[in-house]
Amino acid sequence: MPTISVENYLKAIYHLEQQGEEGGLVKNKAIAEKLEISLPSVTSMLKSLADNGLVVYERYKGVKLSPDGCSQALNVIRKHRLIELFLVETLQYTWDEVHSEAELLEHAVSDKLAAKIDAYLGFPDSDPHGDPIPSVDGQVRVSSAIPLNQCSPYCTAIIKRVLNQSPELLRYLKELGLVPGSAVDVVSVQAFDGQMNLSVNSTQGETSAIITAQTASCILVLPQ
Amino acid sequence: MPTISVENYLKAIYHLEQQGEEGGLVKNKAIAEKLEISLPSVTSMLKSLADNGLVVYERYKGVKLSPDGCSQALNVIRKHRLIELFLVETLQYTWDEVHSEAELLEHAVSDKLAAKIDAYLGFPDSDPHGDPIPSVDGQVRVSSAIPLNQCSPYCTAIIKRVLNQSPELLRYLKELGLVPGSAVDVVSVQAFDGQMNLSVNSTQGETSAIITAQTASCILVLPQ
DNA sequence: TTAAAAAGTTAGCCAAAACTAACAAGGCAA
DNA sequence: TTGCCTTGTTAGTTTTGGCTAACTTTTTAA
Repeated sequence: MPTISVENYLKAIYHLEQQGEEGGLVKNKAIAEKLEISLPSVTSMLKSLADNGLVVYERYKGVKLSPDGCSQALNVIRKHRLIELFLVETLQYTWDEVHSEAELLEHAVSDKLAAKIDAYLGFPDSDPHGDPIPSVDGQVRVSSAIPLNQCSPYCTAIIKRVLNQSPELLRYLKELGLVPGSAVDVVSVQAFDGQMNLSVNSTQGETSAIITAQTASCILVLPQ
Repeated sequence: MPTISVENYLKAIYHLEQQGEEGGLVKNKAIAEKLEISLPSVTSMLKSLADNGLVVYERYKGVKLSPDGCSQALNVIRKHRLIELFLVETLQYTWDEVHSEAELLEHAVSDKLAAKIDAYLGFPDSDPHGDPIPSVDGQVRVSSAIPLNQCSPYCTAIIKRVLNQSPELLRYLKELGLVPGSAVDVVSVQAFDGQMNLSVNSTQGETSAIITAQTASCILVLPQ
C-alpha cells in the first residue's frame, strides 16, 4: 500500500498533467509549489516513484504518471470526491468545507468503504464542485464545458463545474448563486479587463453578479 | 497534532489501564504485544511520550497516562466509536466489519467531523458493541454490567456490551442473537468448565445457545 | 551569443519510528 | 540466597520523507 505522501505526489502530478498541455511533462517546480515542499525533496521522491514504476521520470525535464501511477492517483481522487459529496449529502457540510476534510480522509478510506459510499449516493457523476468522480476502473467522464470568461455577451450557459477549492471563493460564489446547475446570461464584458456582468438564474431566483475575468476562468459552463 | 503512531500508543495504554487493576502501571510488554511492536521500540516511544507530557513513565516499572495523554486517548476512542456506529447506521456495515475501518479513520477524522457525526446520530451513548462513547470533554459513562460467566443458573440478564473485536467471534455471537439489547436466561452451567447453556431472547425471537466460559467472559450483562 | 536567472540535482543532515543484538534489572523458584 | 528467566534498556541500524547549502543544467533575456 502506498504511503500518504506517495498518494499526495501522485494526485498532484495527475492534477498538474490535467492543467498542462497534452503530452507535456510535469515540472518538478510545479509539484514543489503544489505540495509546498522543497525542490530537492521532490527530486528525491520522483526518483523513488520512478523506481517503483509509478512515474516516468526524465532528469531535468519532468515526470508523467505511468499507467499504474495514474490508476492509483485516480483511486485517491475518486475517494476524495466521493467523500466530499457524502459529507454534503449526509452531514450537511457546505461545499466550501469539504475539501480539507476529504484531503485527510481520502488516505484512510478503504476501497470497500468507497464502494459503499458510491452505492449509498446512487453512483453519482460528480462531486459538489462538479468535478467528475472516476469509476472504480479509472474511467473519468470528460466534459466539453468551457471557462465562463471565454463566453461573449448574450451568451447563455449552465454552470457545470468550479475549478477552485478556496473556501473564501466558494462561499462568495455560493452567495452569488454561481454554483453547478445555475444558468448564467452574459450581460456585458469589460473590454479592457474582461470583467463580466452576469444575470444568474439559480435556486435563489434571478440575480445579477459582476465578477472578474480571473474568477470567471474558474467557472466551467456549457453554453446553451 | 499527534502522529498516528502516538495516537495508537495512547489508545493502547488507555485500554490496558482499563483492564489492569486500579492505579497499577501498564507494563511495556503489554503495550508491545497489543501493538505488535518490539520492546525496545516501546521503551523509546514511552520516553518520547513522557518528554511530551503525555504519560508518566517509571523506568523498569511501566507507564500511566497523564491527564493530557488521557484526554487525547479518549478523543481518539470517541472518534473510533462514533465512526463505528455511523458506518452501521448509514452504510449498513455489520458490527463485525466496523472495527478495522474505524481503526484507520479515527486518525483522519477532525474534531469538527466527529461533532457532526455525533449530532447526526443523536448523541448516542454507545457504539454497536455497547462500548461507551466518550463525550467531547472526556467523560465516559460507567456501567455496572458484569461478565456473563459470573452469572448463575436461573439468572436473567440483558446484554450490554461485547468486549471483543474479532470479526469471527462477532459474527458467531450475532448468529446466536447474543448482541447488546438481547435478554439471556442462564439455563445451566457446567460445573467443571463453566460452559453455559442459555436461552436467548433477541430480535430473532426465542433461541437457545451453548457457549464456553471464555466466550461468556466477553459478554457484559446487567442482571434483572 | 552569452551571461544571468531559474530550475534541477547532489550531498549531507535531521526526525520519527521501526528493528536487532547485547546488556541490565527484577522477580521467582529451588 | 542464589541463580535463572523474564522484562526492560541501551546502542546502533534502517527507512521514509523532509530540509539546507552548494553545484549544475536549462532557459531566458539582453
